[in-house]
Amino acid sequence: MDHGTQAVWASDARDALRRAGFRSGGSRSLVIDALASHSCCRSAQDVHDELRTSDRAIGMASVYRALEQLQGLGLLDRVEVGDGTARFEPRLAHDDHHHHLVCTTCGEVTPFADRRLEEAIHDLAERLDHQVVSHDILLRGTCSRCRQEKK
Amino acid sequence: MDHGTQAVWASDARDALRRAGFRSGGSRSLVIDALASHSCCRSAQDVHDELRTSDRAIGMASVYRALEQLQGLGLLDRVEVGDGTARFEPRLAHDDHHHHLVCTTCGEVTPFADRRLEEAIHDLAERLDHQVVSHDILLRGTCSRCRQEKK
DNA sequence: TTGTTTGCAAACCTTTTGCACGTTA
DNA sequence: TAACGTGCAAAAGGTTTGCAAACAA
Repeated sequence: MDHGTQAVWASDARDALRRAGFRSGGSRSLVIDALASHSCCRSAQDVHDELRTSDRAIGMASVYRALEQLQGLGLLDRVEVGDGTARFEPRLAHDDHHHHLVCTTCGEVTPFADRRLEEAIHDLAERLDHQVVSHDILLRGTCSRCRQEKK
Repeated sequence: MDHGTQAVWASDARDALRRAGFRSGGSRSLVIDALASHSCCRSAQDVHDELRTSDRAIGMASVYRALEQLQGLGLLDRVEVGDGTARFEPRLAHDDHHHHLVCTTCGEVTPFADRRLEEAIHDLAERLDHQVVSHDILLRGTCSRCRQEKK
């Protein structure tokens, strides 16, 4: 998940919005940039904070509205780790798809990828009556740093 | 996940609470019964509603406090499907472990189990620096009923 | 008696919405 | 200019907390 990939996502996102009939608003564009500048999920508050210190601050409502629209177009994945706040990240191509490890001690969220897990889910989805379109996997436990500190 | 299994969970939960030094309060006990009487996850509101119509109604705060305590003792799993409300279900033995399918149309939550998926997660966890203690898997899509109706 | 549990109401926090104003096509 | 985008403030959930009364040990 390099910078190039994220930059492509940002430009794809803008194209998709245009095609969907959205006008090019400055706030929404800043939200896209903020999301594209990170490799893992960010909360609405994270995005807002990041932009608050930039040239142009935007309203919290605009952040939420942009996130909602991007999600509606399938450009964002919503990630919930159980702390009561939703996080969002660019939905990238299959190869860059990842899931999350959450440290139950410090709360840190770390991405991981595993091909075998993806295959198991893919095969399982074929056998279900549901028409599965996406999946989330969350592993909970103690991260290596917190494990060290406990010792 | 039969009634017997759930009954065992309820009694185990009461034992664990006693061992942890909690007194046997009537409200908490009712929350345990309410959770044990269902095979899949329930929200705090669900539990509260269920008890409201019973002999003894309890406060919402008591429901949340009981859920928090049971969670802290590892007796409950918290399930979040992305609709803004947390759900809870008994944490059962490995054999009865399941995950959730969420219908993106009607919101219905359905449990499923898959051994291969569990094996993939187990093996993956061994290779990570994190000490993984639990995992959630959520599949999203259209349930069979909603698929029929769309046609 | 002493500390725990409970219910109510108020507080909190995240997210959504109403509305007036600015901006885009 | 007509519709869309934005910011602010208020509203709307779900969840947590303060407190005084009821209760268990």
